[in-house]
Amino acid sequence: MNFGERIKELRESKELLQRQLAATLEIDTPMFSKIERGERRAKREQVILLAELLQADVQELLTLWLAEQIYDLVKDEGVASDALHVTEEKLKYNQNKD
Amino acid sequence: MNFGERIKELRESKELLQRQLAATLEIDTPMFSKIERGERRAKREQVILLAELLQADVQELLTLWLAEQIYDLVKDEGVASDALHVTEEKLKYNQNKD
DNA sequence: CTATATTTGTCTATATCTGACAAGTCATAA
DNA sequence: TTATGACTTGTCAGATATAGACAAATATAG
Repeated sequence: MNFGERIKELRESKELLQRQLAATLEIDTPMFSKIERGERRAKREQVILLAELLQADVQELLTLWLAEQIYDLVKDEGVASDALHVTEEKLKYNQNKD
Repeated sequence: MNFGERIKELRESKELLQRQLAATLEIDTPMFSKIERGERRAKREQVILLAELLQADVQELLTLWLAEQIYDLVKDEGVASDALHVTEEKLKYNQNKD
């Protein structure tokens, strides 16, 4: 499940139009369309807003949104999976610090 | 172990100067210094070159280099770890495709 | 002190993104 | 068919981010 797909799903389940959500995000409809189709990336702030508007779980949306960015970064790398694991270790290590 | 630290380690074990490696990468010494200290990010192409120059494992260096980028992307997000897992699933799924 | 290696700070050219706009498709209704 | 509303596509300008150069500062060694 991609971020955009999920947004579309939630939007349709609430029977809202792109136009309406776009207005609240203060972008135009074409831009919103691109976000839903994954052609453009939403800003973090827009994800938060969307979660409110769609009464969805912010964490879930942020996770999908972040995962998509990571995926774009690693998708063409043979070492993608290794890098993910190294990152996870680094995260654990730095969380225990301070 | 960070990418830059590893480069420095390898460089010193070979008793090479920043100036020498920088010259081959066609950047100046300050730039190289920044890469070693993680203040600036090396380009993918430069990582490949460095692996050759330092007779190091390209995969290892690419992994550290990529992991650092992922880390920068997720480090401030509460959902970081979740996003990493989602990405891994996405990777597996898309590898089986085609 | 002198010389060499490295680091710090700042500036610019370039590349990359965001969003707007115009025009297009598609579906449905009259 | 024509009209209308929802969405998509293509392109461009402005904003933002980034790589790299340069000058100057700070080690470190002799």
